[in-house]
Amino acid sequence: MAIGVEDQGSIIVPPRPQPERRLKRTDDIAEGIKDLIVEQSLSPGDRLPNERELIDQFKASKSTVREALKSLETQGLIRSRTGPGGGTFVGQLSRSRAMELLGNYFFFRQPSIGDIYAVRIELEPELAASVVGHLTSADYETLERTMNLYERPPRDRGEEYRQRLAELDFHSVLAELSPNPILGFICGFMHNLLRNLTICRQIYASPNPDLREQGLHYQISLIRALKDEDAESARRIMREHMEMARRSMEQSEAIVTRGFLRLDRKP
Amino acid sequence: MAIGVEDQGSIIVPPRPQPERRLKRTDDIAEGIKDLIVEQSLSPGDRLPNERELIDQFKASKSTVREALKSLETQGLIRSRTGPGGGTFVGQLSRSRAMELLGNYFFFRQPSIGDIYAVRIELEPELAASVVGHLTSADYETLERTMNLYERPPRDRGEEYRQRLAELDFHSVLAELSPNPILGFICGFMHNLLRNLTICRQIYASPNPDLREQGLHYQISLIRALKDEDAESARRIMREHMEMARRSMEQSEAIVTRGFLRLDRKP
DNA sequence: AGATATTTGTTCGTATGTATT
DNA sequence: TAATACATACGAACAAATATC
Repeated sequence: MAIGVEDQGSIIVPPRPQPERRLKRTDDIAEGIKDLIVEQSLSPGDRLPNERELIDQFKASKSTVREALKSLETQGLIRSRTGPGGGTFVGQLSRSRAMELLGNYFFFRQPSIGDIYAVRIELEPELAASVVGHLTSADYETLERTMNLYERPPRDRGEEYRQRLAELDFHSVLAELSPNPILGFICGFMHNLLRNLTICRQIYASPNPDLREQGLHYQISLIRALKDEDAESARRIMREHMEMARRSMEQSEAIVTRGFLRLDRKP
Repeated sequence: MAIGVEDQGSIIVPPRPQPERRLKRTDDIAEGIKDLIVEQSLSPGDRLPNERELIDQFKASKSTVREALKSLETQGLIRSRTGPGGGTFVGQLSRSRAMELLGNYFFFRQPSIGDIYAVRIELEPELAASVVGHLTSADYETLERTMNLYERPPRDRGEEYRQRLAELDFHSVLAELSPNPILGFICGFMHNLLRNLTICRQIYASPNPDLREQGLHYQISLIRALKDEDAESARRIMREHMEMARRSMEQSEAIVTRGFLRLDRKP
């Protein structure tokens, strides 16, 4: 590993060359249980030894084993059920949970509008192209039902805010339908950032009447292209949509920021 | 939230509309501690109440509180130290740990070479452009030192494999230097996938003499463009590099797969 | 260097909750 | 309803780590 590159581990292949640092007993046991899963190539739903057996196997106390299990549960690698026939089972980290965990990484490193749109401009067009030929009539219905939520001008600020979120939902629906799980996940995560970042909430709360109408126009064209199975048009439309959205968001960002600067200045 | 869109939570803004599902006591306490962090807007390094105080505050047993803390520690939100002056402190989820957690999501959903390169082709060129004007001479040294590892033809299979990983390291170094944290993180994660996925390991283990020489050529041109602060050239060079790499990887994928079973290949 | 105080980490035994039969 | 098999919760005692004097 080159100097300057952080060491990176993953359950995909456990990084066996242990560093000097001594693991706590709990983490040691969590690693051990992960190894059980990998070595026995267990699949989601498969059963792990129960608490009693783990206690005996790892020669640790109940609490310590439970802390290890808790850690694995937090990572989405296992889940447990009480009662007879219950126990701990191999789990699959859900999409929403994965986004939640990743969200923590950006909590103290709040990215800018520009950072987010640099990614969206490149990936959303590919996402749109990727779903061509993969949509059922039920999928189109879901997309159109989402669009219904913002086809009329908003009556008040509250509705305008909800409409912006619904517009994000439109993109999220598309993201979940992509046959490329990475593309779908990343785009979905970008939407989450837009929903949750403070600066975005401020922007969405400020009025911008053109945005809705233009967004609606792009999305109607997009659906037509998707129904025609015209990947190239879908890509082009989404690219234009994103470029428009970026300009608009960055303008609003400037206004919102300026507004706050003014507020900060107390005479 | 539109129908069909999974509910998504995040510490960025705690999703207060609690679902029906009853939380376990442990998770309840973990949520409570997260709320403490958010409400008091604590920053990394700030101190949390110690175990005794948490036990009293939440009226739970020591083990239960400790499980809650373990969960938060697993998420990178806190870290603890023993001894006087020790305690639990707000933490920042590290980059490598975030990648590890996200890696779990793709463990049972192994993406294909095509999935990964669909993202890389779009983002790596932007990454290259983004670092223009941000590199110090120390950064160039790091990049060139990494390239040294594969400037000669490999003497054996083992060395060839290590050279491929070093080539990935080159890109990872670049990813860490990007001023766009999202772009940098996503690209770095793609490199992780390439390092760890079974199919990629098989591909890297099979010989492909052209790949190294062409990769080297692109990276030398890239460094020149970066030194000239020529973002457009950097973008173009990286794009060509990625297109070449995709072709090469997909060819190797076909060969490796054919060598095993002709399993479920996508059309 | 050694004693000591502080705080997390681990152990153990017991009791309670929950879902199946 | 009762018996069961399992996770979940409790709390006191003890161990280990790490600062300070």
